[in-house]
Amino acid sequence: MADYLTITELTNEFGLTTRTLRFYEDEGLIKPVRRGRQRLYRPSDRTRLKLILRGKRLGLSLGEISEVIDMYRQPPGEAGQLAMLMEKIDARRKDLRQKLVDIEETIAELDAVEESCRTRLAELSDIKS
Amino acid sequence: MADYLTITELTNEFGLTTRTLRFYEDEGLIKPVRRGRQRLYRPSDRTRLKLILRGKRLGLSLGEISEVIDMYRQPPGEAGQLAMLMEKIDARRKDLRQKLVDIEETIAELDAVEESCRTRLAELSDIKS
DNA sequence: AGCAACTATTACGTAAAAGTCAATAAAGAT
DNA sequence: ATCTTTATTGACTTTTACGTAATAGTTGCT
Repeated sequence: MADYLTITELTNEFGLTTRTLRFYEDEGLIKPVRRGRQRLYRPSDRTRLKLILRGKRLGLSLGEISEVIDMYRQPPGEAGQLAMLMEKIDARRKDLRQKLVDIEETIAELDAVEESCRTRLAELSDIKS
Repeated sequence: MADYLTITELTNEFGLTTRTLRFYEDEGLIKPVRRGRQRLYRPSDRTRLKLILRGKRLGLSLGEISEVIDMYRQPPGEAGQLAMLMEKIDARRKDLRQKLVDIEETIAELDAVEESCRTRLAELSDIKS
């Protein structure tokens, strides 16, 4: 039946510690169910964890991450709330687009550096021969 | 002559505090010249600062940022060093590519959420009319 | 039943990246 | 020459995101 995961199964899968998972729970980012005092992680918890880790890779703070995840819930029924949500989405998207630009620039620069490394290497082997 | 910038000019331009600039200096990320005890930032310092801030936007630590900036210097003359540098470049590029993927996924999800917001809004105005 | 291995809770510690505050010192304005 | 900004140094504080015990309860295995 229930495909629950224990805390260590999850830590092994994603290479983090139990402390980290409990910390995320304290911060309200993830809410596993309990069997007695033991934590059991559902597939949906695992999915949330993936979102958290993706956010971390992007350099978001845990606060920002939970904001983003919050956006994924059922959209609110009231027009004002909807407008606010859409503004948040927009802001977050803007931030991400900036990151895209930053990354592309950086990769281009790294490509250039690599190129000059190759040139340098070629010079070295020329000298040797 | 010399188009030096004072520390406050720089903080105003980039929206940070003097404390931050001095901290970056302590960490060896930037090295303004001195006139007496006063700091004077050259255009090249300003450029470095831009690189630092771009790195921050990407969620890199100051340590990682100085590693990246280090890569931009004249490539070393020795083959072994060159190989090491190229490996570092490769690793950093891999990291950046992962971030690209992460960002694109996230943007797509946000687009979807926005779409459902619009749908919801349309429903609301239908009801009102 | 007994022991190892896993888990939970609580509390204190730490590293990174600054913020805040106080005490000078120097430079420009009047 | 004095007054007022502006800058420097140094020390202490804060926030985020965990790490590290210490202690205790629980489960699985034999």
